[in-house]
Amino acid sequence: MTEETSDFDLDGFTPYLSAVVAKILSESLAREYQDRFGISIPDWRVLVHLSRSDGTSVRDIERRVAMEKSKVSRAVARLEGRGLVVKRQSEDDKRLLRLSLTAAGWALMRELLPLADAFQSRIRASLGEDFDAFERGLASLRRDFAPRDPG
Amino acid sequence: MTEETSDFDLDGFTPYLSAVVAKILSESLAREYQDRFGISIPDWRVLVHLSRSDGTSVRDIERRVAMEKSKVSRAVARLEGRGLVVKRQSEDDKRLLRLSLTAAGWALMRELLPLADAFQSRIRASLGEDFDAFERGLASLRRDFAPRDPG
DNA sequence: GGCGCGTCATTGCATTTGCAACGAATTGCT
DNA sequence: AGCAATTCGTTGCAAATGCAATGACGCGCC
Repeated sequence: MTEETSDFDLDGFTPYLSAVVAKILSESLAREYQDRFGISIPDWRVLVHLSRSDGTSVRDIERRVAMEKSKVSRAVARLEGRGLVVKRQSEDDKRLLRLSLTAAGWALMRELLPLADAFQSRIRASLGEDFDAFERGLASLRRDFAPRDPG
Repeated sequence: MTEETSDFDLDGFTPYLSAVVAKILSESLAREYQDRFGISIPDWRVLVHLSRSDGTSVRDIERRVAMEKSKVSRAVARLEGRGLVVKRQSEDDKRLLRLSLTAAGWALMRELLPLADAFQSRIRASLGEDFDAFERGLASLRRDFAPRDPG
Protein backbone atom coordinates (compact mmCIF):
# COMPACT_ATOMS: atom_id res chain seq x y z
CA MET A 1 0.00 0.00 0.00
CA THR A 2 2.19 2.80 1.26
CA GLU A 3 5.34 2.17 -0.71
CA GLU A 4 6.50 5.38 0.96
CA THR A 5 10.20 5.80 1.54
CA SER A 6 12.35 8.76 2.51
CA ASP A 7 15.25 9.72 0.32
CA PHE A 8 17.52 9.95 3.32
CA ASP A 9 20.83 8.23 2.61
CA LEU A 10 21.72 6.16 5.63
CA ASP A 11 25.07 5.01 4.26
CA GLY A 12 26.12 8.58 3.63
CA PHE A 13 25.14 9.64 7.12
CA THR A 14 28.40 10.16 8.94
CA PRO A 15 27.31 9.77 12.58
CA TYR A 16 25.79 6.43 11.75
CA LEU A 17 28.65 5.20 9.59
CA SER A 18 31.30 6.25 12.06
CA ALA A 19 29.47 4.49 14.88
CA VAL A 20 29.37 1.29 12.87
CA VAL A 21 33.03 1.55 11.91
CA ALA A 22 34.19 2.42 15.42
CA LYS A 23 32.30 -0.58 16.74
CA ILE A 24 33.74 -3.09 14.30
CA LEU A 25 37.24 -1.71 14.77
CA SER A 26 37.03 -1.92 18.55
CA GLU A 27 35.59 -5.41 18.46
CA SER A 28 38.02 -6.60 15.85
CA LEU A 29 40.95 -5.41 17.91
CA ALA A 30 39.41 -6.66 21.13
CA ARG A 31 39.24 -10.16 19.73
CA GLU A 32 43.01 -10.16 19.65
CA TYR A 33 43.55 -9.44 23.32
CA GLN A 34 40.34 -10.23 25.23
CA ASP A 35 40.60 -13.98 25.45
CA ARG A 36 44.37 -14.06 25.41
CA PHE A 37 44.98 -11.51 28.14
CA GLY A 38 41.64 -11.13 29.88
CA ILE A 39 41.52 -7.43 29.10
CA SER A 40 38.25 -5.64 28.41
CA ILE A 41 37.94 -2.65 26.12
CA PRO A 42 37.81 -0.11 28.97
CA ASP A 43 40.82 -1.81 30.56
CA TRP A 44 42.68 -1.57 27.28
CA ARG A 45 41.96 2.12 26.94
CA VAL A 46 43.23 2.85 30.41
CA LEU A 47 46.35 0.76 29.94
CA VAL A 48 47.22 2.40 26.65
CA HIS A 49 46.68 5.82 28.09
CA LEU A 50 48.90 5.07 31.05
CA SER A 51 51.62 3.71 28.82
CA ARG A 52 51.68 7.14 27.23
CA SER A 53 51.46 9.38 30.23
CA ASP A 54 52.38 7.91 33.54
CA GLY A 55 51.01 9.52 36.65
CA THR A 56 47.80 10.93 35.26
CA SER A 57 44.53 11.03 37.16
CA VAL A 58 41.14 9.47 36.60
CA ARG A 59 39.84 12.83 35.48
CA ASP A 60 42.62 13.15 32.89
CA ILE A 61 41.68 9.82 31.42
CA GLU A 62 38.00 10.68 31.46
CA ARG A 63 38.67 13.81 29.42
CA ARG A 64 41.08 12.32 27.02
CA VAL A 65 39.58 8.91 26.36
CA ALA A 66 35.94 10.01 26.43
CA MET A 67 35.01 7.48 29.09
CA GLU A 68 32.73 8.14 32.05
CA LYS A 69 34.75 8.69 35.18
CA SER A 70 32.96 5.82 36.91
CA LYS A 71 33.95 3.57 34.05
CA VAL A 72 37.54 4.67 34.36
CA SER A 73 37.42 4.25 38.13
CA ARG A 74 36.18 0.69 37.85
CA ALA A 75 38.66 -0.22 35.14
CA VAL A 76 41.47 1.12 37.30
CA ALA A 77 40.19 -0.87 40.28
CA ARG A 78 40.20 -4.07 38.19
CA LEU A 79 43.70 -3.40 36.91
CA GLU A 80 44.92 -2.59 40.39
CA GLY A 81 43.46 -5.85 41.63
CA ARG A 82 45.49 -7.66 38.98
CA GLY A 83 48.64 -5.86 39.98
CA LEU A 84 48.99 -4.03 36.69
CA VAL A 85 48.41 -0.53 37.99
CA VAL A 86 49.11 1.31 41.23
CA LYS A 87 47.16 4.20 42.68
CA ARG A 88 48.93 6.80 44.78
CA GLN A 89 47.47 9.93 46.21
CA SER A 90 48.95 12.99 44.59
CA GLU A 91 51.00 15.05 47.00
CA ASP A 92 50.25 18.37 45.35
CA ASP A 93 46.51 17.85 45.38
CA LYS A 94 45.25 15.13 47.65
CA ARG A 95 42.00 14.80 45.74
CA LEU A 96 43.90 13.55 42.73
CA LEU A 97 45.19 10.09 42.04
CA ARG A 98 48.51 9.43 40.40
CA LEU A 99 48.09 6.28 38.32
CA SER A 100 51.07 4.27 37.12
CA LEU A 101 51.74 0.96 35.49
CA THR A 102 53.58 -1.55 37.61
CA ALA A 103 56.44 -3.66 36.28
CA ALA A 104 53.85 -6.32 35.45
CA GLY A 105 51.80 -3.67 33.73
CA TRP A 106 54.74 -2.66 31.58
CA ALA A 107 55.49 -6.27 30.80
CA LEU A 108 51.93 -6.73 29.61
CA MET A 109 52.10 -3.61 27.50
CA ARG A 110 55.23 -4.87 25.81
CA GLU A 111 53.06 -7.70 24.57
CA LEU A 112 50.02 -5.62 23.76
CA LEU A 113 51.53 -2.63 21.99
CA PRO A 114 52.88 -4.68 19.06
CA LEU A 115 49.34 -5.94 18.53
CA ALA A 116 48.18 -2.35 18.38
CA ASP A 117 50.89 -1.43 15.91
CA ALA A 118 50.04 -4.36 13.69
CA PHE A 119 46.39 -3.44 13.80
CA GLN A 120 47.14 0.14 12.91
CA SER A 121 49.10 -1.11 9.92
CA ARG A 122 46.09 -3.04 8.71
CA ILE A 123 44.03 0.10 8.99
CA ARG A 124 46.58 2.12 7.12
CA ALA A 125 46.59 -0.46 4.36
CA SER A 126 42.81 -0.44 4.18
CA LEU A 127 42.68 3.34 3.89
CA GLY A 128 45.49 3.63 1.39
CA GLU A 129 46.08 7.13 0.17
CA ASP A 130 43.05 8.41 2.08
CA PHE A 131 44.77 7.72 5.38
CA ASP A 132 46.01 11.21 6.07
CA ALA A 133 42.75 12.86 5.14
CA PHE A 134 40.93 10.36 7.30
CA GLU A 135 43.02 11.11 10.37
CA ARG A 136 42.71 14.83 9.75
CA GLY A 137 38.95 14.35 9.53
CA LEU A 138 38.78 12.56 12.85
CA ALA A 139 40.77 15.34 14.46
CA SER A 140 38.50 18.01 12.97
CA LEU A 141 35.34 16.33 14.13
CA ARG A 142 36.75 15.78 17.56
CA ARG A 143 37.64 19.42 17.85
CA ASP A 144 34.35 20.75 16.51
CA PHE A 145 31.97 18.40 18.29
CA ALA A 146 33.71 17.82 21.59
CA PRO A 147 31.40 18.57 24.51
CA ARG A 148 31.74 22.08 25.81
CA ASP A 149 34.16 22.17 28.64
CA PRO A 150 32.16 23.56 31.56
CA GLY A 151 35.36 24.99 33.07
CA MET B 1 61.68 7.28 39.56
CA THR B 2 60.63 5.32 36.50
CA GLU B 3 60.02 8.11 34.04
CA GLU B 4 59.38 5.27 31.61
CA THR B 5 56.99 5.93 28.75
CA SER B 6 56.16 4.09 25.56
CA ASP B 7 56.45 5.91 22.29
CA PHE B 8 53.02 4.71 21.25
CA ASP B 9 50.99 7.55 19.77
CA LEU B 10 47.52 7.37 21.19
CA ASP B 11 46.17 10.25 19.17
CA GLY B 12 47.30 8.62 15.96
CA PHE B 13 45.74 5.32 16.86
CA THR B 14 42.72 5.03 14.62
CA PRO B 15 40.55 2.57 16.59
CA TYR B 16 40.81 4.80 19.62
CA LEU B 17 40.27 8.07 17.78
CA SER B 18 37.33 6.75 15.81
CA ALA B 19 35.69 5.46 18.98
CA VAL B 20 36.01 8.87 20.57
CA VAL B 21 34.69 10.66 17.52
CA ALA B 22 31.79 8.26 17.02
CA LYS B 23 30.80 8.75 20.63
CA ILE B 24 30.82 12.52 20.57
CA LEU B 25 28.96 12.59 17.26
CA SER B 26 26.27 10.21 18.50
CA GLU B 27 25.86 12.09 21.74
CA SER B 28 25.90 15.46 20.09
CA LEU B 29 23.16 14.42 17.72
CA ALA B 30 21.25 12.62 20.44
CA ARG B 31 21.06 15.81 22.47
CA GLU B 32 18.94 17.25 19.70
CA TYR B 33 16.23 14.62 19.79
CA GLN B 34 16.40 12.75 23.08
CA ASP B 35 14.68 15.21 25.36
CA ARG B 36 12.52 16.70 22.67
CA PHE B 37 11.11 13.46 21.27
CA GLY B 38 11.92 10.84 23.89
CA ILE B 39 13.93 8.82 21.41
CA SER B 40 16.99 6.84 22.47
CA ILE B 41 19.94 6.18 20.19
CA PRO B 42 18.87 2.61 19.37
CA ASP B 43 15.35 3.86 18.69
CA TRP B 44 16.75 6.47 16.36
CA ARG B 45 18.78 3.93 14.45
CA VAL B 46 15.80 1.70 13.91
CA LEU B 47 13.56 4.57 12.87
CA VAL B 48 16.05 5.90 10.36
CA HIS B 49 16.59 2.48 8.92
CA LEU B 50 12.88 1.91 8.55
CA SER B 51 12.43 5.26 6.89
CA ARG B 52 14.82 4.01 4.26
CA SER B 53 13.60 0.49 3.74
CA ASP B 54 10.11 -0.28 4.82
CA GLY B 55 9.22 -3.89 5.54
CA THR B 56 12.62 -5.13 6.62
CA SER B 57 13.16 -7.64 9.43
CA VAL B 58 14.96 -7.49 12.74
CA ARG B 59 17.77 -9.50 11.23
CA ASP B 60 18.13 -7.02 8.36
CA ILE B 61 18.54 -4.20 10.82
CA GLU B 62 20.94 -6.19 12.94
CA ARG B 63 23.19 -6.71 9.94
CA ARG B 64 22.99 -3.27 8.55
CA VAL B 65 23.06 -1.13 11.64
CA ALA B 66 25.54 -3.27 13.60
CA MET B 67 23.18 -3.63 16.57
CA GLU B 68 22.63 -6.82 18.54
CA LYS B 69 19.39 -8.45 17.54
CA SER B 70 18.13 -8.28 21.10
CA LYS B 71 18.80 -4.56 21.11
CA VAL B 72 16.89 -4.19 17.88
CA SER B 73 14.10 -6.35 19.20
CA ARG B 74 13.68 -4.23 22.29
CA ALA B 75 13.87 -0.97 20.39
CA VAL B 76 11.17 -2.20 18.04
CA ALA B 77 9.02 -3.25 21.00
CA ARG B 78 9.34 0.23 22.50
CA LEU B 79 8.49 1.90 19.22
CA GLU B 80 5.56 -0.41 18.68
CA GLY B 81 4.29 0.45 22.15
CA ARG B 82 4.38 4.12 21.18
CA GLY B 83 2.49 3.44 17.97
CA LEU B 84 5.36 4.45 15.72
CA VAL B 85 6.05 1.05 14.22
CA VAL B 86 3.99 -2.00 13.33
CA LYS B 87 5.12 -5.60 13.26
CA ARG B 88 3.54 -8.03 10.84
CA GLN B 89 4.47 -11.62 10.28
CA SER B 90 5.95 -12.12 6.84
CA GLU B 91 3.79 -14.33 4.65
CA ASP B 92 6.68 -15.78 2.68
CA ASP B 93 8.62 -16.83 5.74
CA LYS B 94 6.69 -16.89 8.97
CA ARG B 95 9.83 -16.63 11.09
CA LEU B 96 10.43 -13.17 9.71
CA LEU B 97 8.88 -9.91 10.78
CA ARG B 98 7.94 -7.18 8.39
CA LEU B 99 8.52 -3.88 10.16
CA SER B 100 6.94 -0.63 9.01
CA LEU B 101 6.49 2.89 10.22
CA THR B 102 2.95 3.91 11.05
CA ALA B 103 1.48 7.24 9.97
CA ALA B 104 2.58 8.59 13.35
CA GLY B 105 6.03 7.14 12.71
CA TRP B 106 6.26 8.94 9.39
CA ALA B 107 5.05 12.14 10.96
CA LEU B 108 7.80 11.90 13.54
CA MET B 109 10.41 11.21 10.88
CA ARG B 110 9.35 14.30 8.99
CA GLU B 111 10.47 16.19 12.07
CA LEU B 112 13.59 14.18 12.74
CA LEU B 113 15.09 13.87 9.29
CA PRO B 114 15.67 17.62 8.89
CA LEU B 115 17.66 17.50 12.12
CA ALA B 116 19.76 14.75 10.63
CA ASP B 117 20.34 16.71 7.46
CA ALA B 118 21.35 19.80 9.37
CA PHE B 119 23.72 17.77 11.48
CA GLN B 120 25.26 16.20 8.42
CA SER B 121 25.84 19.68 7.03
CA ARG B 122 27.74 20.64 10.14
CA ILE B 123 29.91 17.57 9.70
CA ARG B 124 30.55 18.35 6.09
CA ALA B 125 31.58 21.86 7.03
CA SER B 126 33.91 20.56 9.70
CA LEU B 127 35.59 18.14 7.32
CA GLY B 128 35.87 20.57 4.44
CA GLU B 129 37.73 19.22 1.47
CA ASP B 130 38.56 16.01 3.32
CA PHE B 131 34.92 15.01 3.39
CA ASP B 132 34.97 12.66 0.43
CA ALA B 133 38.16 10.94 1.50
CA PHE B 134 36.72 10.58 4.98
CA GLU B 135 33.56 8.89 3.76
CA ARG B 136 35.56 6.64 1.47
CA GLY B 137 37.73 5.73 4.43
CA LEU B 138 34.74 4.77 6.55
CA ALA B 139 33.45 2.59 3.74
CA SER B 140 36.83 0.88 3.30
CA LEU B 141 37.20 0.12 6.97
CA ARG B 142 33.69 -1.17 7.17
CA ARG B 143 34.32 -3.49 4.27
CA ASP B 144 37.69 -4.74 5.48
CA PHE B 145 36.91 -5.17 9.16
CA ALA B 146 33.29 -6.28 9.09
CA PRO B 147 32.79 -9.49 11.07
CA ARG B 148 32.95 -12.61 8.96
CA ASP B 149 29.52 -13.57 7.83
CA PRO B 150 29.04 -17.07 9.22
CA GLY B 151 26.67 -17.82 6.37
C1' DG C 1 41.25 31.39 59.95
C1' DG C 2 36.42 29.98 58.75
C1' DC C 3 32.82 28.91 55.39
C1' DG C 4 30.66 28.19 51.09
C1' DC C 5 31.47 26.43 46.50
C1' DG C 6 33.65 23.55 43.16
C1' DT C 7 36.43 19.34 41.97
C1' DC C 8 38.08 14.47 42.35
C1' DA C 9 37.15 9.70 42.89
C1' DT C 10 34.04 6.14 44.55
C1' DT C 11 29.73 3.81 45.17
C1' DG C 12 24.56 2.67 45.21
C1' DC C 13 21.04 1.89 42.29
C1' DA C 14 18.14 1.68 38.35
C1' DT C 15 18.53 0.94 33.49
C1' DT C 16 20.73 -1.07 29.55
C1' DT C 17 23.30 -4.41 27.50
C1' DG C 18 25.02 -8.90 25.75
C1' DC C 19 24.87 -13.70 25.72
C1' DA C 20 22.78 -17.95 25.90
C1' DA C 21 18.62 -20.56 25.83
C1' DC C 22 14.19 -21.13 23.91
C1' DG C 23 10.02 -21.83 20.73
C1' DA C 24 8.48 -21.42 16.14
C1' DA C 25 9.47 -21.98 11.43
C1' DT C 26 12.27 -23.27 7.36
C1' DT C 27 15.76 -25.81 4.85
C1' DG C 28 18.46 -29.66 3.51
C1' DC C 29 19.65 -34.39 3.52
C1' DT C 30 18.39 -39.06 2.89
C1' DA D 1 7.92 -37.63 3.71
C1' DG D 2 10.87 -37.54 8.09
C1' DC D 3 14.27 -35.71 10.88
C1' DA D 4 18.39 -33.04 12.01
C1' DA D 5 20.38 -28.64 11.53
C1' DT D 6 19.72 -23.75 10.98
C1' DT D 7 17.44 -19.26 11.23
C1' DC D 8 14.39 -15.71 13.27
C1' DG D 9 12.81 -13.15 17.09
C1' DT D 10 12.09 -13.00 22.14
C1' DT D 11 13.34 -13.36 26.86
C1' DG D 12 15.90 -14.58 31.37
C1' DC D 13 19.69 -13.39 33.70
C1' DA D 14 24.14 -11.78 34.88
C1' DA D 15 27.28 -8.13 33.91
C1' DA D 16 28.16 -3.50 32.43
C1' DT D 17 26.70 1.12 32.27
C1' DG D 18 25.26 5.95 33.51
C1' DC D 19 23.70 9.04 36.76
C1' DA D 20 23.19 11.01 41.09
C1' DA D 21 24.68 11.18 45.72
C1' DT D 22 28.55 11.00 48.88
C1' DG D 23 32.94 12.00 51.22
C1' DA D 24 37.44 14.00 50.99
C1' DC D 25 39.85 17.84 49.64
C1' DG D 26 41.22 22.55 47.64
C1' DC D 27 40.22 27.35 46.47
C1' DG D 28 38.54 31.93 47.16
C1' DC D 29 36.08 35.39 49.66
C1' DC D 30 35.10 37.50 53.85
